[in-house]
Amino acid sequence: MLDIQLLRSDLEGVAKRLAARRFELDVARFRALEQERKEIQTRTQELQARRNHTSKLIGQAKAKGEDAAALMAQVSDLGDDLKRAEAGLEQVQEKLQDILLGIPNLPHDSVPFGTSEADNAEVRRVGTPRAFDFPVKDHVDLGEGLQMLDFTTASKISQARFSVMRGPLARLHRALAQFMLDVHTSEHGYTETYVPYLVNADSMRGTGQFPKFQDDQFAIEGDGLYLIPTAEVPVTNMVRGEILAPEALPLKFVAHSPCFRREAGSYGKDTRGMIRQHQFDKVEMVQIVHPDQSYQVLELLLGHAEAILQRLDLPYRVVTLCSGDIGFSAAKTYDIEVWLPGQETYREISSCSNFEAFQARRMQARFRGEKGKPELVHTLNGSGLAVGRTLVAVMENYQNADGSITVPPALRGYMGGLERVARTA
RNA sequence: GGAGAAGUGGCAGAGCGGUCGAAUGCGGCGGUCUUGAAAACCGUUGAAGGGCAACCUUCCGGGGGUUCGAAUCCCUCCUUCUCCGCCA
Repeated sequence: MLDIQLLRSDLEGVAKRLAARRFELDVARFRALEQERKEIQTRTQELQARRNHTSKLIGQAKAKGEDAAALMAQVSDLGDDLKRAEAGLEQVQEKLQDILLGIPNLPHDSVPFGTSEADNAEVRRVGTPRAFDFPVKDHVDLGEGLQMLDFTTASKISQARFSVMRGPLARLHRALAQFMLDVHTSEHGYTETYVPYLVNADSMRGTGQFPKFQDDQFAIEGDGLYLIPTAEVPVTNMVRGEILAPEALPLKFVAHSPCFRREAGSYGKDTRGMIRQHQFDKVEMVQIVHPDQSYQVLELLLGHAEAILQRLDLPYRVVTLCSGDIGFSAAKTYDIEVWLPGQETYREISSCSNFEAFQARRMQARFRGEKGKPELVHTLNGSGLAVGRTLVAVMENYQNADGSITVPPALRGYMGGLERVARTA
C-alpha cells in the first residue's frame, strides 16, 4: 500500500511512475473521492465536536443538580444528521481504501523500464552449462525412468499439477530442503521458523495477496482460512501490528514450507513435469529491516540464495525484473534463473524482492525510530530456493547416460552417503 | 466439544455511565547532581486523521446496539487462561 499522503501531495507524479509498471491510476476518480472525503469529514467532525461539547455541559449541569432538559433538547436533533454524516464518511473512506489496496508498489529508481519479461536486465551469469556427450533427458523422463516420479498416480489421488515422489528421489527432495535450511541458519544468520500453512485474510492482505490475487489462492470454505502460496505470508505477518524495538532489527527468518497456488490463468503453461505445480516446497528467507538498510540487505539476500546454487554447482544467471514484469508488492526484484538442460534455457528458481514499506504499511509493522516515533519497517524476502525446481535442476544437470543421477557432493551427507540415484529393479 | 475467567498505552496494571485518552509502576526521552557512570530527584512520554498554527476528530480485542453522553451497560464474534472431555 502506498502512503495516501504521497497521493494527496503528488498524484500526477505517482500516476506517472505507476504507468511504468503498466498500472493506470484513475486520477480523476481519486481526486473526486478525496474532495468528497474532505467535505464530509469536516462536516462530520463539526457535528461530533458540537455533540461532545453539549454532552459535557449536560454532565456538568447534572453534577450541580441543575435541570439539563434544555441542553438535551438542543442536542437530540443532532443524532440523525450525525449518523448520516458518519455513514457517508465511512463509505468514502472505504472506497479510498479499496483503491489504495489495489495500487501496486512504485518501482525503485534502479529498476529498468520495460513492458515484459523480455526487457529484464541480466546482471550476471555464474557457472557454465555442462556439455553432454549423450542425448539429455528432461526431469520427467529421468524421474519416470527411475520409477521415482509419478504424475499419473498423483492426478488419481488429487488432480493435475501434483506429483508423487518415491524412494531416493523423495529423499533427495527432502535433502535439498534440509541443506538449504542448514546453510541459511548456520552460515547466513537466519532463525529457523515453523509457521502455519493456513492463514487468515488479514495476513493475506498484509503481504499483498488480497484483495487483488484472491483467485490465485486455495480457500478453506467456512473457516475463513487460506492455504499459503508462500511462507512469506505467515513469516512476514509475524510482525503485523507490532512496534519493534530498534535494536531488534534486522529480523532474519527462514522457513521451509509447502506452497499452494491455484495457477489460475496459466492453464497452458508448463503442463509437463513439476515446474509448475499446485503444491511445491520452498525454503523462504524473510528480513524485517530498518528502512535505511533495505537495499543493502537486498543484495545480501540475493547472495544467500545464490550461495545455495553455487554449493550445488548449478549454473545460473541473475536478472533484474523490469518495471513491467515486477510483482505487485515489490519495489525491486532480482530473479535467479537456473540452467535446465532438458529445456535448454534458464528458468526461475528464486525471486528476491525489496518491498520497502509497502507490506509494512498494510501490516502496520513498525519500529520505534530515532525520534521515538513509530516508523514503518522495510520488508524483504527471497526464495532460498524453490525446492521442487532445485530438484529438477539437480536431476537434469547431474544426469548420466544410463538415466541415473549423480548426487551432488554437498547433499551426500543428507543421503546417507549415497552417490548415485539409480533404478533398483 | 462442555463449564468458568479475562482481553486497557512499549510492558505491567487501575478505572466499571459524564471533567477518562485514561491513575500508578516499569521502560523511553530531557534535565539536576557527578571527572564519568550508577543511584536519587525533577520534568516529559500512546496512535491515526483533518486544518497543518491555535485547535478539532477518532481509537481502551473486532463488529453492532442502548444513551444527550460508553473503556464503563447490552448483543455478537475473535483471542488468551483455568477445569472437564477428546486426540497426535
